[in-house]
Amino acid sequence: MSASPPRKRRKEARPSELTSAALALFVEKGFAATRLEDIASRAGVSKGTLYLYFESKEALFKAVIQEGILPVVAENEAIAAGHAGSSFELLEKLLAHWWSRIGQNDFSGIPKLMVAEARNFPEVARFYFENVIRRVKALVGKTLEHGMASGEFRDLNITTTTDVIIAPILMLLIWRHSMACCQNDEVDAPLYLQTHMALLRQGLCRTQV
Amino acid sequence: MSASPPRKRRKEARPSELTSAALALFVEKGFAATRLEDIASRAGVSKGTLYLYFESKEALFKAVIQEGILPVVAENEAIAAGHAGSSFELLEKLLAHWWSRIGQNDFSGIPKLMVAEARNFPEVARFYFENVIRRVKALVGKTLEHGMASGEFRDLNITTTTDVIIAPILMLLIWRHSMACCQNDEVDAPLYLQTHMALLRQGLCRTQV
Amino acid sequence: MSASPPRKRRKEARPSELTSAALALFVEKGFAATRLEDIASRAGVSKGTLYLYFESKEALFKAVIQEGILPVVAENEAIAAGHAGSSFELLEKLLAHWWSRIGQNDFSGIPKLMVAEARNFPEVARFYFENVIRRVKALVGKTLEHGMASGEFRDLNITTTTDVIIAPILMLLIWRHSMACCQNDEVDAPLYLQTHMALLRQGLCRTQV
Amino acid sequence: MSASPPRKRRKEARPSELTSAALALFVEKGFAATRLEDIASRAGVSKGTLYLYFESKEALFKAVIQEGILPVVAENEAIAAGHAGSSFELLEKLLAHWWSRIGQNDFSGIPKLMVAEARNFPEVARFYFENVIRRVKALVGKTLEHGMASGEFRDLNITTTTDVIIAPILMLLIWRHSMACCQNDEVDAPLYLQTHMALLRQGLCRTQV
DNA sequence: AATGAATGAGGCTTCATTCAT
DNA sequence: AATGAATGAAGCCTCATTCAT
Repeated sequence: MSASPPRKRRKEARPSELTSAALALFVEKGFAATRLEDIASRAGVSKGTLYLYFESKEALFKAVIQEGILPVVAENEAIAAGHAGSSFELLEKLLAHWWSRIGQNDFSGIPKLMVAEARNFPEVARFYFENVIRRVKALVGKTLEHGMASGEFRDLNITTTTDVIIAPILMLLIWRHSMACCQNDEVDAPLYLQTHMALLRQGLCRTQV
Repeated sequence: MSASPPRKRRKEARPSELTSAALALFVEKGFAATRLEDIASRAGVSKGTLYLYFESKEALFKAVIQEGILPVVAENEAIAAGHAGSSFELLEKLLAHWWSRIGQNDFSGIPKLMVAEARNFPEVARFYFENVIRRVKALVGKTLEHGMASGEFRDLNITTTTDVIIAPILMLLIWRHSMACCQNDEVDAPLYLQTHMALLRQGLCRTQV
Repeated sequence: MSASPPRKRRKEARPSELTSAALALFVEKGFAATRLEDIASRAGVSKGTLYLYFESKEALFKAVIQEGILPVVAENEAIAAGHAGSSFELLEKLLAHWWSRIGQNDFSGIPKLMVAEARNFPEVARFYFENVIRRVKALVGKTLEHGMASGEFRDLNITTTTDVIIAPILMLLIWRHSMACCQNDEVDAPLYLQTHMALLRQGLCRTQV
Repeated sequence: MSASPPRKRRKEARPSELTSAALALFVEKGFAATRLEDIASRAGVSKGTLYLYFESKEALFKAVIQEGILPVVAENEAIAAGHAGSSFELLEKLLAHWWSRIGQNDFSGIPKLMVAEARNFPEVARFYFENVIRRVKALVGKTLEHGMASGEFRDLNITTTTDVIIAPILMLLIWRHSMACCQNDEVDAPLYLQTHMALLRQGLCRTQV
């Protein structure tokens, strides 16, 4: 691998170097306000090079979204499938994994980006909806169902409760890539998530310790 | 009022007709992707007329945000000041008022817009933060404090709990102006808010009925 | 007319000022090699102004062709309809009118332009073919038929003879906008046309004087 | 020849494979609108390979023109030198040879190409003028002179008559590479040329049969 | 000799802004 | 107050050309 000619290695790495640079700038400025030239120079290439890998700015946007979070969704599905323990513990595991894989890096900007551009790119939005959102909701929803069936959780409206559970997590990510710059003291993410889960434990579970 | 000459009334109404048109389009497409010409034509005037009222596209953006939600914040502050009853009831009142004034109209798009553009317009973001977000948080935070003091609520981290309480409400608004178009069945907002409050009652209160 | 406000008069005149500038440059350099900026500055306006009148470079090209020669074709049809005299005299009249209206001005470049770009703009080529070429050929063809019927002309293959008659006239126009620059002594157009007609008189007519 | 190693043969053939591909595309789209990449891929090589044989797009254009028709001109000069018979018969021979060598293959596109690009490449135009056009005209001109001297032809203006004789032949070639696509029934070239010569026989000769 | 990744100048097009009417 | 024609800066994209392999 280290023996492969640099040019070749370069070429294979290019697309993700480019989507990575694009993601950072799209998240920061939005799609329309980001110049391709800035993306290129952040990736260390020239403007024209972009077009060797993506046929348009819009195609680059699609690639940014599509390559973004899919693996993490799959990983969480595997975690759920292999879980033994209480339903609430599973919720905690899923959140922890999500956070460890996304919370700390640039992918955390995707929800903000997707929210901001959904109406300008309906197909991409639909892709994201079908392949990320729907699957995450299904995961949480099944966990809730299971917990209700086992008597761990109270009687819940699955769909809506799922939405309400997910919302603060999304909002945290969005916040960190938007208004956070206005706050003097950043949101303490671990504490925020812990508080969210604490409220949920109280709110969801039939019996409290 | 009805007696005033229509021309005059028209003239005075112009700025808000323009910000209203601008708000709708900024929310839909984002700031950069919205053309002033489209704003003008939606408001029924020519492109040049915009410049009689706003000195630039950016100034129009600021006006859109600034005139947006301020009155509602003040109204909620008044509601809180005049409240007699349990703290949780106050939370419900505040939410209900918020929803009735914002949930149903174009102002509901402001959080999405602000989130999407915060980094491009830090001063506007700061204005919004100081004049809307901080005040709303203060309101909720004080309510929580009061509820803790009275023994109604458990022991809570005020700041973080406030964030977690507000997040699903913001997220609902944002969602309705972004990904909602991908869903076949829209989010049932009243049910969503009711579920949120039900979880909170369980989650916040010391004793359950 | 002279009382109309200059701005207004300007606006009405713009499209033809622009197509006129475009014609000159398209003929000189070809469509692809002509820069819109050069067209604009030749017409005394800025680059952006072009787009107030034509939605793209291609649309401008179409307009250049379409507004070009149509009136002259119609005039020649009228001349033919009102002609009384020998068929050969009619051919001379048609040629003389064509030359007086086109030979001396920029429209003379259209055949070269059309020939050069026909394959890049098949729809425009077809338009030109249907509305100019076909009608001119019909005019000449009918004149030949009439002359044959009256015994003035020999027995001729109408279609092909028509083509052969027209060809040197087209070629003269094309030449003047292409290779002519290489010649030290320009083609003497009147002499050329006169020679062409002299050969034709001999070639077409049954009896010579 | 057939024994030479294919690699070697390949190498030697490259330049003409490239000019051949270039000719076809230049004729179809014009110089500016033709991409070097398309030329390369039509010739079955990569873009970079072009630069091993031609130092620029313009150099390739020059080569296309220069290698184009020269041999045929020389052949016609030889035919004229060896001719014994009437002057009109010589004209027919020259035309027949020209047509057999050029009319059926890609070289037939050169007049269109040259006409379209003459003003963009004055040196190439001049080369073509000096080495092709002037020599062809000289050939025809001398034939006319000879025919006049022998009493076969009427009294003619040599220069202009030459131009008028050549024009329909050039125009036929040009037409086939431009507007021809608009016609449902192609021009019948042999008939066209035969008609041209028939008209000429009448037109040029002193006595008719 | 051949490749094809990379470059960057340059063109088409958009659109915020101005200004004469 | 209102218009809309005009501007020109700026962005997306193309493609001739270079060069490391």
